[in-house]
Formats: sequence, structure tokens, C-alpha cells
Amino acid sequence: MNISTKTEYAVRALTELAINPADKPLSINDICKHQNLPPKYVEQIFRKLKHSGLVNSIHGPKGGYLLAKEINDISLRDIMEAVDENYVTPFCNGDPEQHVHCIGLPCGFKNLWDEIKGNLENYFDSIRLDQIVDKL
Amino acid sequence: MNISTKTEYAVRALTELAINPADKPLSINDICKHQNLPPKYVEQIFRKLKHSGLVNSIHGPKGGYLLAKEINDISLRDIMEAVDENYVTPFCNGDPEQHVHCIGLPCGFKNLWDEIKGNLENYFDSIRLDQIVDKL
DNA sequence: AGTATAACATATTAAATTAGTATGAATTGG
DNA sequence: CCAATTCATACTAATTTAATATGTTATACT
Repeated sequence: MNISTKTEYAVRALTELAINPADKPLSINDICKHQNLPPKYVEQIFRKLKHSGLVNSIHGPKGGYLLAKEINDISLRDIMEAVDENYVTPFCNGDPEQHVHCIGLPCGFKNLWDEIKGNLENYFDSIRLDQIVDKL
Repeated sequence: MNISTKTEYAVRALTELAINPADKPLSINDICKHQNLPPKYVEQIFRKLKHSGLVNSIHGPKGGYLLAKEINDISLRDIMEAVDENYVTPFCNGDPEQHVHCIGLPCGFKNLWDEIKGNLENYFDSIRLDQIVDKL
């Protein structure tokens, strides 16, 4: 039950974008120098963020990344989902092929894990990038 | 951000104890047959549960485990803490030795991760074994 | 046009964590 | 005494996560 370093890095990096003027893109290298992060790894993370529509990119020299949404419209959940695929997976999904322990399908714990999953999602959804920036 | 299978197994197993008459201990083998779990692994888990004071044990034949507390006094948090040591660890704990990315100490994200950690702990603390049993 | 910068993409390696097994000792009811 | 069971530790295997390596594509600037 830990937040991945991918998510940590994404949060740090997106915070940089959030603080930056909206018209001028920030490069991975600048972000990583500032936040002391491994650039090639952060590159991968940004590709995911882009595929999830959280950032836009600009190619070539003077290029880089920009937020694709308002900073109060990007949640920690969005980030985790973008970056950590299956970031919360309940054990029993009703398919006994995948969940060996429920002999009969679906097992009695399905509701519990589903409810937890839902609550965690809602919680992480309630944490927005603007709040994160404010707390710095 | 996933619940470990250790926690899943512990929940399944403790549920068995919760349902069982309080005077008659349940053995690992019986629990594991019933819940389709790997006994030797569950043994380890139970030792941790015992060290955390969630269950009592009785040696020898006809021995096994019993809940050491009321079923409304055992929370999912208790179980996770017992079984998954460091089940929620914030990145920055104020020590830059451990958290490489905060050059100055402690980094600006400490508050964020601490708050999240606290909220998750409270949430998992709010889920009690009796509720879990009721949902079966 | 050529070059440097930076995103894009994928494959690989390395490290860490997690899951599970193996082996055996200690305890106790029958 | 014997079998059942907890207790303890060491080891192995599998999976996941973190990070690196190598190279391609796009584009601003000279």
C-alpha cells in the first residue's frame, strides 16, 4: 500500500509545470535538474502523462511540456492512473480464473475490495494539483 | 497502491476465526483448506498477527489460533500494520539521507505525503473485522 | 541545408519487493 | 511416546519497479 516513485516523480514534475508560465514549455532536462530526478525515467513517465491527456508536448529545441488542463482539474488519481496502470486492483473481480481463492464465483470478499478501491479512488481524486502547489 | 496478498490472506483467515466459536481454536491447516491458501505462508502471517497481539495461539494437537480482541476492535489497519510492515511510507520523512530528492531538508512535499499517509491510516482504521464479516 | 535540442519509442538490465517453499525445533493432548 | 500443531529461520522463485541504453523523429536556429 505505497505510492510508487513514478507517482512521486510525476507529482514533482507536474508541480514544476504548474508553477511555470503557461506559454513557455519546460523540458525534461530542466525539470529533472531542478527536482534532482533521472531524466530518462522521467521521459517515460511524461509519455504516459501525455497519452492520458494531462500534458501537451512541443518538439524540437525550446520544446518541452505544458499542462493540458487547469491545475485544479488534475487530480492525484489522474496522475496515478496515468503513470501506474492498475494502481488499485481489487483481488476478486468476479473471475475465478484470475482470483484463485474464490472456489465459487465471485468470492464473498469482492464487495469489500471493491468498496475500498472506490473509496481510495475518490480520495485520490479529491487531491488536486493546485492544492499540492499551495502546500509547497 | 495495492493491498498485499498477505493482507488479503490475513483478512480471509481472520474472518474464519471471527466466525468460529471463541473457545475452540482453529488450526492453520483447517483455515487454509477452507480458504484455499498456502499453509506455510499463512503460518508466517499468523506469527506476525500474534506478535502484534491480534490473535492468541494454543500449542499442540487440537491447538490453533483464536482472536485476541473483540471483532469490532480489529481494524484493517491493524492487520496491514501487523502483516505488511511499512505498509504506508511517505517519501520524505525529513531525512535527506533517505530521501535523495530533497536537496535541502525536508522537501516541500513532506506535508503532502504525511497528510495522505494519515488519511489512509484513518480510513483503514475505520474498517473493522465485524463489518467485513457482515458483508460476507 | 545542417546541426543541436528535445520529444518519442522500445528493449534491456538491475534492484527491490513479494510470494512461497524447505527444514527443523518446541510444545502438548492423547 | 507419538502425532498434531505452533514457532522460527533460511532459502528460492516470481513479480514488479526503477532505471539505463540505444536509437528515431521533429523542429528551431544559424
